[in-house]
Amino acid sequence: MSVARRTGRRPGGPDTKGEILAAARVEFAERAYDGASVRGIAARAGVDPALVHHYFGTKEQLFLAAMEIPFTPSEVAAQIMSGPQPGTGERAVRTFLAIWADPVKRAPFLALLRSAMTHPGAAALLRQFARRAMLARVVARLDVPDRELRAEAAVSHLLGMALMRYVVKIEPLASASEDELVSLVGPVIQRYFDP
Amino acid sequence: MSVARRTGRRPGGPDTKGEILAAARVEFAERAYDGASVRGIAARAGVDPALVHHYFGTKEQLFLAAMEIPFTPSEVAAQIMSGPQPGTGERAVRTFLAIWADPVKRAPFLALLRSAMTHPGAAALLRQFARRAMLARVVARLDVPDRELRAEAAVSHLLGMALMRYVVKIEPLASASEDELVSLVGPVIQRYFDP
DNA sequence: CGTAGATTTCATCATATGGTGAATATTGCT
DNA sequence: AGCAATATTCACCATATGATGAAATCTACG
Repeated sequence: MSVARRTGRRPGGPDTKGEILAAARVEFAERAYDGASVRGIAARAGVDPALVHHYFGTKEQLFLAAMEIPFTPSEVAAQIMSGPQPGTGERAVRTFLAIWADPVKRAPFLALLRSAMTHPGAAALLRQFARRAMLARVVARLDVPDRELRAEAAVSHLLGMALMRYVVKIEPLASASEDELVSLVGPVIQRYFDP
Repeated sequence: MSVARRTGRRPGGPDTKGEILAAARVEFAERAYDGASVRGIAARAGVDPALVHHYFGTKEQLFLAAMEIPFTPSEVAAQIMSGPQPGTGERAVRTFLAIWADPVKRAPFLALLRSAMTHPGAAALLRQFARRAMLARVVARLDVPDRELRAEAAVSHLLGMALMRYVVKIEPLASASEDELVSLVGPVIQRYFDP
């Protein structure tokens, strides 16, 4: 009959761990690693901060757990590579933008991008992801010189676009439609896939 | 005859304010706005933290003071625009990379880029700079449709390149020579300047 | 039912941060 | 020499942060 519940386990079988993870993704995506606080994440999950530590140990480990990427790179790569070669650039831009348009899928990437600026671990994750996802799977099968450099140049453009669109929010880029960007940027990036 | 000097003005006429500014640029560039502390900046400048507040008031104002860009956009724009039109892309990349190659010139931009991720004021500065420097001066005189969007797409690529090269430090992009990047990226960006 | 284990919160620590106001030493002007 | 302005530091404050250990409540299984 107490109004304010005190300590102890709470009834029902809620996936509290999952809620903490979701809250962490949002907070990390919005404020980056350093700016997000365990307290803020706990508050968003409606939970005591100590519970976060109980489940994930340290903030660092929570970050790593929250950065699980929400799709399979092989599928994405397949999607980009399927179709006529001259359309590869456009398909790459379209696929990239589609992922970033979905807030749930975008969150880990935004978090990674924001956190990479100050957190070396996040930078390492981003580096590794760029290599694995883009380079190893997409460009590896193209017969061009300087494959790696070209792949990274292409990723540079895509990441820069995400940066300007979703972080810096410069206009008209931030409000441009996906189709508009695909037809503008696609043919340009295509040059990195051509001989 | 005291070994450890206590409070009070110190002899000589050192440009302490300037040293604080320089220290601030380095710290902000390395750790971004939130990560850089007034104490850290003061320590790097060999000065008491209170002196920083004495000169600049708040951390925010210190940041603004430290972000004075170290070159004149008009000159840069002139440099990019002078020469045959088909070489505009390469000149843009070369000019951009030259600025980023100089640690002193790079510092404010790195600071801006890093801080824009979490600090809305920094994002606004970056946005405004991208507009003023690149768009208004370089692309305005080109006779292409979607001038603004094209300009921002070009800036996206350049910023993304800086991001991958100087923050994420992905290889081989981070170690590639400027010439290599100019000849690879220049012709690609050129497409944004063509009809 | 009873108890072992899992879940959840409370209270608390040590530390770092941005910021303020008073005190002290040095310069520069007259 | 004297004195006002300036430069510089010291000693604090209030607050936020990541982290820990003990206590309380609930579920599951015998």
